[in-house]
Amino acid sequence: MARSNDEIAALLQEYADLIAITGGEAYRARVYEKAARAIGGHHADVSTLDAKGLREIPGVGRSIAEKVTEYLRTGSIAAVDELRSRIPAGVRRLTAIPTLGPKKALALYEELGISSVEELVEAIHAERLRDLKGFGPRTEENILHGVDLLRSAGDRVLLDAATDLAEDILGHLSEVTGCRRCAYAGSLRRVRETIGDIDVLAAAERSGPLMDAFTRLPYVTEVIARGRTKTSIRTVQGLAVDLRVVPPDSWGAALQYFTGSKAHNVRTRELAVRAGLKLSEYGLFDAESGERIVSGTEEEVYERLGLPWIPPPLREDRGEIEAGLHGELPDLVRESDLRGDLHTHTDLTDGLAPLEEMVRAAAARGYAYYAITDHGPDLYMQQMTEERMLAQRERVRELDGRFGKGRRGMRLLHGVELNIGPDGDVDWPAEFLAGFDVCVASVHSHFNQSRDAQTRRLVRACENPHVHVIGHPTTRILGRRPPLDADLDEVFAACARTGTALEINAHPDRLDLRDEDILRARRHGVRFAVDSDAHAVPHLANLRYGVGTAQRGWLTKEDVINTWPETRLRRFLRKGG
DNA sequence: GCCGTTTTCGGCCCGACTGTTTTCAGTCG
Repeated sequence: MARSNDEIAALLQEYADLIAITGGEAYRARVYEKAARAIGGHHADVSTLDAKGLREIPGVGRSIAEKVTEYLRTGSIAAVDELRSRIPAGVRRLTAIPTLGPKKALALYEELGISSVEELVEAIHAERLRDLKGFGPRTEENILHGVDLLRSAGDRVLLDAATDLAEDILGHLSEVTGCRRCAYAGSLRRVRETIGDIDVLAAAERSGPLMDAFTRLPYVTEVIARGRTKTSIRTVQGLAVDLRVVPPDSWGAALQYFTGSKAHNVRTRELAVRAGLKLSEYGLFDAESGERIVSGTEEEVYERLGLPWIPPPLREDRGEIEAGLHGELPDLVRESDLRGDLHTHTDLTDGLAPLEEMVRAAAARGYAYYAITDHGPDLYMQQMTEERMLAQRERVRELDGRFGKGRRGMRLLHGVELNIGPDGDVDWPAEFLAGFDVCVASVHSHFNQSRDAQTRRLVRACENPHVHVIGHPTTRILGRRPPLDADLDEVFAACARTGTALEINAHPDRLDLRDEDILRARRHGVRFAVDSDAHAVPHLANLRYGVGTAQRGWLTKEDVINTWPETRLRRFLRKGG
């Protein structure tokens, strides 16, 4: 399960939201928010820290340390419970709707008694918001649009939450006597960007002990169904998890079947039928005699269908069957291929950890190189200046090669995350930009420009000779913000023409570019950078989700610039110059 | 509520944008 850091961070964030909704001091809310982020991003598990250790976390003082201790001791925080009792949980849910913040949520609750998204939608349709001060027709429109966005993510959860949960479940199940193998399958194994429910598969002669252990997991709130081969539960976060137990000799066929996708399985079963075979979760059978031919491993199943083993991220019926039949499956990029991270932050801007801590953690991940890319001055809130940037550069040069393995240690690149303005301009003039080893440039505002303007803006950023990587290219945030409306093919063409890489931002609520866009960009001959955009030490590990997304986009090592040796990377960063 | 070679009190990321107003509140990054 998630570290206690994540549970506490969620609780403190909830407290901050409740303070804001109940009209508490804005500063108090902000302090709790900051502490939530700091604890969520802290490298050490807070359950192992004493009071002194807790207070060493920036933003955590006496009061918050006490609340953390209280939670670790009792499982709850009285102050949070007190505020919860005053405001229905649904009111806080309202603030998840983009453009609807704490003030509006409270007004809706106090004036109209609205405490759920459903009631809100109903009230808008009944035109009950019209008489409310501060609510006009555009507000109604924006709220309805926000609700649509929220619902487009549906009941699905982000990849990291689902992965954490699934790995915890596997940890528990693998210790059950008689469990021969277990793994997660389904969309999680295919690394889809959001997960509707988790499919866990286990192999055992007897299913009882596994089903027992499964239903007794600490976060189970409901056992939806329980049978001999399949049991379904719901967790505290509302996620449904299915456990299927199969005989060990059916493992491969079952794993293939439950990994999907449905479309991929339809294609594989068609192949089977054409070969006079029948494919099911129990194995590959001779259609006539009913005799089982293979079922032990996925490799055997695919092989008898005339296919190489197909990596799960490709199993979407997007041409992987044809590619497999012709021996043209890509040799997908792997996490171990990555030699470094090209987009990361420190506490000089909005990151949580100091430079040295981030560098040390990066070195521990075995990187050959690592770029520090704090925000430029155009994001006003970051308070960046040339002086501060140059001071950081000096420090970066001092730390260069001091950590990591190899004769030269881990090489540090001093970079920046520039802001792409409405016209495609970036923060600093060319002379100053020339001093950076790497410039990532990203859009952070003006999301509603026309399609033409948005396209021009991104193309101009690509044409800037100092911009090497376009960060989170569509700026979408899953369930919160739609992708920019731009002619992506034109942007991709500009990237290919100018030698600008596109980022695959690995943050689980971004995953931007997304898989379909990667497939399109690849056809233009674009290069990619898979980056964590880490704002804290634990975020560095998010790279795995970026790699999964890159795999879903059929990328190989060759396509991803941060798998390249440093000299080749540096050549790319000269951008044809 | 946190934090400090500007401070143990008085600050606290600060500006843009939107929609509602008629001078501003709320939300966002």
